[in-house]
Amino acid sequence: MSREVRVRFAPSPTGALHIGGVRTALYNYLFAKKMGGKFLLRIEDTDQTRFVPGAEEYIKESLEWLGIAPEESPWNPGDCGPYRQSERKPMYMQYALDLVEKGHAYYAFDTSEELEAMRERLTAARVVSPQYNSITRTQMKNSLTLSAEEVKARLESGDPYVIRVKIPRNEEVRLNDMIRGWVMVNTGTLDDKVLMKSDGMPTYHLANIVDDHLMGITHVIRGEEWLPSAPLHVLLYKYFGWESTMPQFAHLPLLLKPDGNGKLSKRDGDKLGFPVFPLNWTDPFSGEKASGFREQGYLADAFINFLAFLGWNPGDDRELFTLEDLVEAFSVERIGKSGTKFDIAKAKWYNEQYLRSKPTSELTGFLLADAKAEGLEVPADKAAAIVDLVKGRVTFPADLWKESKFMVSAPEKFDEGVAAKKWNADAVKLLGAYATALDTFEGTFDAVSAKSLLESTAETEGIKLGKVMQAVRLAVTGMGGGPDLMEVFAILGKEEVAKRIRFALSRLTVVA
RNA sequence: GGUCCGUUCGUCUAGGGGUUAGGACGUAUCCCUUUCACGGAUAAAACACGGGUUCGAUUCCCGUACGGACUACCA
Repeated sequence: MSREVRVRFAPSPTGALHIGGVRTALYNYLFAKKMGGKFLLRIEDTDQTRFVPGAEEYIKESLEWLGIAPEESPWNPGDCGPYRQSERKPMYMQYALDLVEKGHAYYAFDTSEELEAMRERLTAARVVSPQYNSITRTQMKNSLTLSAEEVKARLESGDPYVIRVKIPRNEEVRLNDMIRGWVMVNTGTLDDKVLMKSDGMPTYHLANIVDDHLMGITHVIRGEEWLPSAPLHVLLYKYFGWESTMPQFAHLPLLLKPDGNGKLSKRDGDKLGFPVFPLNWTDPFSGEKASGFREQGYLADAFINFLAFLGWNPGDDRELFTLEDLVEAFSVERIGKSGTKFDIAKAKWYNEQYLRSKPTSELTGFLLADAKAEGLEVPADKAAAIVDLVKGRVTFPADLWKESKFMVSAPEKFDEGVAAKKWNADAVKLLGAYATALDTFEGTFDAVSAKSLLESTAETEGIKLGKVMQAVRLAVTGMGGGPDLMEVFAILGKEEVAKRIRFALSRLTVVA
């Protein structure tokens, strides 16, 4: 029997979705598509105290930007709704009660003070890890220690309570992780986790099992931080009697900070010199802003490609993969086991690759928009010529304009360092002659003719071009470096070049 | 501390009982270019350590070290 593959991405709407979450979503998406299955999204908002307005919309927009939108989600429900756990609230209690009836869970009435006191007592007694477990529960207030009458009375009087799972004292739990292989844990190290909170909401542990079961999830692909609680999840599947349809687990290696010191977290914001979020985000409570990859100028396909390679590789030397290519090549077996340090230099390289491979027509829009923001209009054909000339030297779309603004708006100042070094009598002489030659030039003014005219002018003036090229560049562009000068001349046109030369001649003086 | 997971160039990684341990990013140098960049070429750069097993281990096993995750009525 083989079921249709169904995987889910299950984020909490507690703020901006961070990049590790985005990668988890991507791997889920790739796996689903590769297997011809479905990718769905479930909002895990069982902790109402951590709800952040706007977070859900942020998640939606992020996935849509990247082209990995889920096929079923709160905003596009399938047959397994609702897709928000808060809206599924009425469903969970019956499952918790089922476990209580089967003897795999119990009511607990301990207050947080009592729990704290218990931990302190255990710590004082030098118990290595103070936890609510098969031993300590015998000294706490729960339906295992209290009489049936008292439990009933407390329940009826509305005493706050939680439902805890009853973890056996000494049992081996095995789980076959798709990435890590067999993992074995003794239940003696597990604690009686809370399943139902006193506010009537389930915890993650209960909710994710119930929901994954009800939603027909076949594979759980999530971060490695969940590995320690995976044995508990396996136990719950067993207690519910859902072993035969228990999903397969794949625990992804974590995304680490560049220095390898701990996992990349939301709190890292822009402090590391790069964004940790896909999109810009403003915290609705503090007003604190964090930048996103999209707004920094990363292209969605470049970002996807980069992210996919953080922990996965196709097994050959190929580096550039479209989303479709990734789907084709993806396999869980090729996901690495060890944590991955985040390297922004590689992300930039990917962005450059994608930017260069884009047709000019797709790029001119960026240039036009940036120019317009400064109140400058650029004719379409000129914009295209400019993009062709500079796209090989940019990392971000915004660099297109930064690299070419001088072609639209004539320089008013000249780089002083270059002027001091390269502005000399020969240059002045040549430039003057070239401007004059330009006035009477007939024919097509392109890079080739601009160059041969410059060369012939230099020859008649008896000047070596190599010695004055920097000065020529300075006069026309105001800078000492940039794209091929003769191409720039062609874009500018002979009148503009002559005009700029004369302006430079009027401003720059030769210092002996 | 305990439990679990991990460890190949600085980084992402391929590989796998016998290899000159391969690629990419980054770095350096050279070529191209009358600049810078692009592009091309080259170089430096790694199997954490100690024991086994074996004719032979970077690869398999066990320890050690180091790193990480988890250890809430958070997910």
